Amino acid sequence: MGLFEDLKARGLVFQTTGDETFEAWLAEKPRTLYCGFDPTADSLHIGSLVPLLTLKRFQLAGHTPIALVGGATGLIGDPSFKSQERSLNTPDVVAGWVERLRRQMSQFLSFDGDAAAIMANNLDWTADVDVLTFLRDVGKHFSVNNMIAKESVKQRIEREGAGISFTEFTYMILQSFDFAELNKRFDCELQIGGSDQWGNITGGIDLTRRMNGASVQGLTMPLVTKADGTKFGKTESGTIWLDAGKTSPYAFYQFWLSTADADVYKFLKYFTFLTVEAIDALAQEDAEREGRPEAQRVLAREVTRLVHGDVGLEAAERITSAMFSGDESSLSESDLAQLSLDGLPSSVITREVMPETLTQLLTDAGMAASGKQVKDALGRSAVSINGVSVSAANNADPASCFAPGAAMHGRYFITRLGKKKVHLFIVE
RNA sequence: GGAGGGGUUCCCGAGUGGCCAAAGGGAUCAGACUGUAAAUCUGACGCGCGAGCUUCGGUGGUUCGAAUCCACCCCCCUCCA
Repeated sequence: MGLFEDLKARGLVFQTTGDETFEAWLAEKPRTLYCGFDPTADSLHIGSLVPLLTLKRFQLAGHTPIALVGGATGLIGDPSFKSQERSLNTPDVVAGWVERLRRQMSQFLSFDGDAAAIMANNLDWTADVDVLTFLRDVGKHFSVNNMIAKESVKQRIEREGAGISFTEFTYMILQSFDFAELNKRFDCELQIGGSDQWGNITGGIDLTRRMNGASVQGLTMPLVTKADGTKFGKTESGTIWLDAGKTSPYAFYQFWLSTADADVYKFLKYFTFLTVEAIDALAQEDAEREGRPEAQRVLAREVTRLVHGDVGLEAAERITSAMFSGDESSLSESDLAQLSLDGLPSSVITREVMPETLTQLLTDAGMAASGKQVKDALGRSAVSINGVSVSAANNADPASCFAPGAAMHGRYFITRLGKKKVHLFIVE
C-alpha cells in the first residue's frame, strides 16, 4: 500500500493541494516535507503527536522530514481559530522551550540514512531580518483582503467582543516565510499540519511561488475529536504531556486505556504504526468477543511505548496490574518500593506531623482538588486505605487510619479515592 | 480624541440595592449501572471537618446592607474623527 493510500485509510488526510494529482505527485519521487511546532509550553502534548507521527510515516516511506521548531513564530502566537488574543511569552522563556521541544521531537525521527531528518528553527532566518526588508520583500506579496478572508481569523475579526492585534495577524506571513525559506534551503516541497493550519499553509504555498517561483504542496490532518464531543487530550488533572516529568508514563498509559470504544479504533489508526488491516482485524475480534474490548490495551501499550519506550511501558503496566487486578495485599515490600519508583503517585508522611483531617491530607497529596471533593468521596464510601473503607467519621483522625498495625510491610498505605485514583503513602 | 457597548465563579452566560456563594448550560469529580468504556440516573462543583471566611476588572465612596448605586482608574469591542 502506498503512503498516501495508507494515510487515507487511517483517516489522516483532511485536505491536500491539487486534489487528484497530489497522490501521483507524492509517489513520483522522495520529497522533503516539513511540519512546524511552536513552543507554547516546555513540552509537546499529545495533540502534537498526530503531525509528529505523520512526519515519521513520511520518513518511513522514504521522504525527508524537517521538524521545525518555531523559535520565531512562538514569540508571536498563532491566531488560527483561537477566540482570544494570547499573552506573549518572553524571548528567554521561549528559547528555553525551543530546546526542550527539539530534544523531544528528535526522539521520534531518524537522523541517519537516506531520508535523514532535519531539525530547524525559524528564528535562524527571521531574527536578523529588519523590518523594512521584511515589509518590502515579504509583506508586499500578501493581500490584506485575502488575509482577512481566511476562515482561521474570521471569528476574531467578525465576532463581537473579540479582536486581533497586528502582531498575531502577521503570524501567517511569518509562517509563510518559513515555507519559502525551507524551500530555498532544503528544496522542501510539502508542508503538513493540523486542519487549523490550512490557511497558514496555503499562505506559504503562495509566497513560495511568488518568491521562489516554485510550486509546493500542502496536506492537513483532521483535528482529533472525541465521539462525545468533549475536548481530546485533557483530563481533570490537565493536559497529557509527552514529557515523562509532566505526565508520568503510568498516567499516560491510563489516559489511553480509558479511551471510549467509539474512539479507540480511530485512535489506533492515528496514533500507532499498526497496519490498518491489523486494526480492522482487532475491531472484528472485539466485536465478536463478550465484554471488554482489547483495543484500549493495545492502544495504551503502543502509544506508551512510542513515547516512553519499553522501560516506561513496563513501569506503567506494573502499576496498572498491581492496582487494578485486585489483590494488592499480596504485594511484596520491594514491589511497593518499585511502584513508587515507577511513578505511582506517592508521598512520604510522618505520624508526628500529620494534618488534622483526611480531607487536608488527601488534598495535599493531590488526590483531589479540594477538601469538598474528598468529603464527598468519604460520604460515599469511595475512599479506602489498604483495602479498608474509611468514612466521614474518620476525617478528623487521620492518625488512626494510618495506624502502624494497618500498614503493609510496616509503612506502606495504598489509598484509593474513587475507582481510579491511587496514592501510596509511606509513613515514617 | 469623541460616542456607545462591555469586563460575573474553569468556560459560555443570567443577575441591575437585601430572598446572592450568585440562575441555566458545558466541562470536571464522586456514587449507581458497567468493562478502570459509552449512555443514563444521583450527588458535589469559591475555600474550610466545622463555626465561618473570601469572591463578581482595580481603588475609593454612598448605604444598616452592593456583583448591582456614585467617582476615578485599567482592559476589551463597535462606530466616528
